[in-house]
Amino acid sequence: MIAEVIVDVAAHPIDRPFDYAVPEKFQALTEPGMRVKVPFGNRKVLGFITTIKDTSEFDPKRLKPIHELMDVVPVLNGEMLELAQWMKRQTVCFEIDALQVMVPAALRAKYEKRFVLNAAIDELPKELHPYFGTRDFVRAQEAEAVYGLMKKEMDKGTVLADTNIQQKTGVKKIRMVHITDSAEDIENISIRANAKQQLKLQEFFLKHVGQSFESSQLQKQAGVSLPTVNALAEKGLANFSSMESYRDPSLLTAIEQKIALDLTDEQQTAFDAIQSSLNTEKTFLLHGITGSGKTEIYLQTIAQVLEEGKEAIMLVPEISLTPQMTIRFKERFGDLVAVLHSGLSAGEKYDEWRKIQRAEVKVVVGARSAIFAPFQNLGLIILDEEHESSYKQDDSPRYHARDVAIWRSQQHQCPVILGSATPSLESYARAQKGVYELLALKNRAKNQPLPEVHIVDMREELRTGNRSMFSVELAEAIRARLARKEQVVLFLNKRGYSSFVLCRDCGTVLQCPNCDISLTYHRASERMKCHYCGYDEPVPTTCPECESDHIRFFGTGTQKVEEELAKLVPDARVLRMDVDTTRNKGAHEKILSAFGEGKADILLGTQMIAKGLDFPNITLVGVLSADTTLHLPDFRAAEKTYQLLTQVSGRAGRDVLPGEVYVQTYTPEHYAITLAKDQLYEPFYEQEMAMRRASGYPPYYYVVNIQFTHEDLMTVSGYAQQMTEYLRHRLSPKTIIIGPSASLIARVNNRYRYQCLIKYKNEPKLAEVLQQLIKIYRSDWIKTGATLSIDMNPTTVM
DNA sequence: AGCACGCCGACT
DNA sequence: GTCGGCGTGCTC
Repeated sequence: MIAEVIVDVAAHPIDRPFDYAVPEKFQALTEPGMRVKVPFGNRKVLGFITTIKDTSEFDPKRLKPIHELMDVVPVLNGEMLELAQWMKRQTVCFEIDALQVMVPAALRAKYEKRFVLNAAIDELPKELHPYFGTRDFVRAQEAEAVYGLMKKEMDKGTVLADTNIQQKTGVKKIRMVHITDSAEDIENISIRANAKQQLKLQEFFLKHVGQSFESSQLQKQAGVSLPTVNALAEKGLANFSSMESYRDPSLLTAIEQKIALDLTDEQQTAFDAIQSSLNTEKTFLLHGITGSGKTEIYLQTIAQVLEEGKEAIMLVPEISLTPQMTIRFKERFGDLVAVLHSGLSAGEKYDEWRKIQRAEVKVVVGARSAIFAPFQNLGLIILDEEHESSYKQDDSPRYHARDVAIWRSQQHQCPVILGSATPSLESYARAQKGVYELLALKNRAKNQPLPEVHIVDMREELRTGNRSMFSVELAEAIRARLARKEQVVLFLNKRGYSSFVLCRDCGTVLQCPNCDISLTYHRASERMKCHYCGYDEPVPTTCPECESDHIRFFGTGTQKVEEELAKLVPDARVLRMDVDTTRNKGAHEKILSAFGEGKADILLGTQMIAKGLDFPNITLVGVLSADTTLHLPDFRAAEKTYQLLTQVSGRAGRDVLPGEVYVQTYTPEHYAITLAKDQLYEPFYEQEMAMRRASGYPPYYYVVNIQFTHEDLMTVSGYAQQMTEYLRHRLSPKTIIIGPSASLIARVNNRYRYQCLIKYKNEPKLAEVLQQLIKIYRSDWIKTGATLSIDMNPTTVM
């Protein structure tokens, strides 16, 4: 028996199956999808079995045996193994990366180098003795001080180097205590009269003869501690066992079950359309304006799918995976829901994943990677806010959850629902072409009017001498709300919203020494950090350039707004929500719930408040500067701006009170702004499509972004030039190749970055040419220390 | 990627 | 004379 194994080494020449002999003792159990420990070269690595076969092309005499089987049940099923190969082709990633991303982090290997004793300890020099102590190995990390001595011993053969492969987290086991069923034994046991605790426990045992308890419960109920329990167990009154258990991440108290709401006519129509296609691989684009009740359609469709005995995956952007959202699903589906979010520990995530694998839950709500939920009988996949760029992973494997969803829907013959108030142009174009079925919700569920949106021309403000960040109109509106005891949300649409330090004398902004980017001030640690390479240094007291002490911390943008706001409306209670105030776990939720409970009048924040804010008392939303995203050097800048404005506007007037929105901008005539005003999606779509057609971007063209890095500027520019030339020669003349040019952030971690962009409509040879490019990279450039990264269908090209 | 094998400079 | 630098070649 031979197993094909994809080993856990992410490198080009290794990115293919390696054959291993399956030892006799493993043969009964071995299946594709299991993890194995295998010898690879002179070390041991983890791998995934992808295929079982009888013969190998490889010289049978040189086949090595599988060292160890890590699973008794496969962690990946056939569908996932096939999906990994598809992802490899689709995203140009290593197969091992695709496999790893499907499995919870707890199941990925942790490699730990060790020195293992291979002789009697007294054969070693005295200095090394304490390192081994009672064990016959020492972690390399703990023995850094004696590397030289260790090396000598290794040469002698008295110490061996070894790599220990560990699982990060395993199944949580709880200790069970089983009380003997002989009351007689319990009574007759002799306990010293002064062993009060044991006597107490003896009494408890008598009341619960023959019963079993979780150890912790028993201790609590009997009011004793573990040694007492052990003492009686030793006397033969109880025995122990261990039981598998799940960690309990839920901090939620009992959730009241709720029933479905009545659907509006519009919702009903959409629901019916989906329902009649429940067993087909159809993709629906549910285009519903903000507040139109998309979630209720999701919930009821899921209920339908469950009724048919199938399972559902619901994807949401991480940032909207709030307790409010979770509660809504738990209210409807109770224990049938597993929630996967970034707040869970690796162990908790692993437990949720096992519930899915064992089909103990039927619905998964989670961010991007939840698309790999190992359901066997999938009946529905939903991507809420389908336009969100977080659905695309920004490192290898660079997959888009939407593409994986559609692939899985074909495997399972089930529908996909893409929901959004502001669909991505790609999706809407596909709906227009009939590839997806378009379902529209044009009215708000509670029939509230859309908020009235005012666009404020900040150039006018400047002309009339108002240099503050608040226009006269917005300031007025804020005061009016405060007077009426209504709530205000202020949105600072600012990129690089993190804080920096600037010298007011010479204008120096503190830069990272390794990257071409400014350092960010971290309040918690009182240090300056680089978000790209992790470099950090203390906050300076004088300017490193001119030694002036007028060096000043320049707030997050939001902090500056907060200061101005304090002057404008001194009595207002302001909550600020940005990277600084939400750094701690749960801070996000705390701020939101405080605001929801009316503990503040104004909520001031960045991107993160654009979503999921659903409070009835918000009647005013102010966008302080709509321009910042608009002028980013990216083909999606207008689309992002439109989406953001629509999203924020949707926060106002969601209940009975009508809402009002002020959008401040220096470019009030831009279509992304004027059309977002009345949520005129289709005109925006038309206009933006025309732009994309003219400039040759998606959805008219497909894009591939290729990035080159090297520590030397001249080398990388030459390298990028050569590679781009190669592409120009090999791809069709109709394909547009832009660059190479320096990336927007031209240096990260002391490596210079260049990129080129391929824009094509039809390029059948693309995969082949890219493989060829990788070959050239491998033969000519890899040894110089250059890197190559390929991003198929990037969400941004900056 | 990691690790061993293999051929040329500064040290016990 | 050896320890050790990192070039290149392989991993079932």
